Amino acid sequence: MSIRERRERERQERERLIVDAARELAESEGWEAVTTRRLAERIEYSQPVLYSHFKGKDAIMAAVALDGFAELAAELRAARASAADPRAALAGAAAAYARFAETRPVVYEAMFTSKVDLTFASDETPPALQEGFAELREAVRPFAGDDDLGARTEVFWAGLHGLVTLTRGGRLPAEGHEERLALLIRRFTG
Amino acid sequence: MSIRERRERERQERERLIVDAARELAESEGWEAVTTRRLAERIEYSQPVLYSHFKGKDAIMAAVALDGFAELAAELRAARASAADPRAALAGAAAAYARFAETRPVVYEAMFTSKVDLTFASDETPPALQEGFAELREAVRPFAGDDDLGARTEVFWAGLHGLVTLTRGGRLPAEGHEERLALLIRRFTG
DNA sequence: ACTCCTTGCTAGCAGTGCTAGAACTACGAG
DNA sequence: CTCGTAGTTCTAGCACTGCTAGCAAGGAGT
Repeated sequence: MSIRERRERERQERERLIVDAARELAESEGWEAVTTRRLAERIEYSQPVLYSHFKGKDAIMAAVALDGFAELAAELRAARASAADPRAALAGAAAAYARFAETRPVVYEAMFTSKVDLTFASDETPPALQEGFAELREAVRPFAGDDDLGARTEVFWAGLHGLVTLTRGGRLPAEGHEERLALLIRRFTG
Repeated sequence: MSIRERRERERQERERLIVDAARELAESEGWEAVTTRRLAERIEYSQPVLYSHFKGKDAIMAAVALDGFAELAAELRAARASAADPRAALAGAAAAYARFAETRPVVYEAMFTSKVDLTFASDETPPALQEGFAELREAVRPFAGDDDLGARTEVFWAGLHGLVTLTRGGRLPAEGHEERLALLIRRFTG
């Protein structure tokens, strides 16, 4: 029995290796540089082993995204926890969100802009993703007013998402980013 | 001389043909189905002629995006013009923007989410794009308060963009879309 | 020690964006 | 009316993509 366990453990280690390699490659050269061949070469296996772990390239991207959700949730939690008052908590969470998108753009891309089949806002939604949204919701709660809390959080999130993606894509100039963030927060704390 | 003119005219007609075919193909099967081979087959020419008109596939997508900017600007203008008061003007413009994104999702994708080398917010920015932003700016103006008008417009735009892209990508449920839009407008007219 | 079955490999398919160079067409000069 | 030339369009092909069929090797269980 124990050899089966060792096998399974080694298999999981290799899966980690694949996901980490994909992320590193994407971070240094972008997702379009992440090909099955280059990935296989990096982990020192042949391409077909990738398909014994994941259904395809999309599934590998989804795995990277899943890691990202956990990281983002943790950082939102930390930002909110270290804030003195509700206003600072919302601003801190927003800043943490923006910082995540700026420092790990390719991970953010896999999480929120690529066509990856991860179910959102349903029972099968990954826990890490639900946690992240919950953090945002708690930050918004003190300012929800008469609005439905979920809807208000979604709109705030959409604002953040819009700002970071438009800026990243060159649709908004890099200068003024901080000002725009502050303006968004003001709209939701007023 | 006139034969040269005829040649040039035919050339432009063929260019229109290419852009329209690309758009139709994308609208019916998505951008990933728009390959140079299928495009060439549709216009009944061989692939290389595409490259005598455009630098590459990205440039064809950019041409489709450019058409989209003109259409969006026109629709924003119409929506704003037919509104009774500033509040209705902003709501109308937002609704028109959302409707555009919903009815022409692939065009919207080429315009705002794909990595296309169109310069934004600069002197070389296409006029149609500047016009569209100007429409949004005029709709926002009555509610700008103490904020910088440009920044406030950008943040409002980011909110719209976030809502439509997250909804389109399945990150936000389709139900509640109208409610979220209304909530965003309320945040910017308050 | 001998099967058997898992595991990872080599080789290949169908498709991608893009391009070099041939071939054909239509023009203008003699 | 003929012929060289200029310009245009095509055929064929390159290097790459994601993905898979089928073979070879090696450890596991009897």
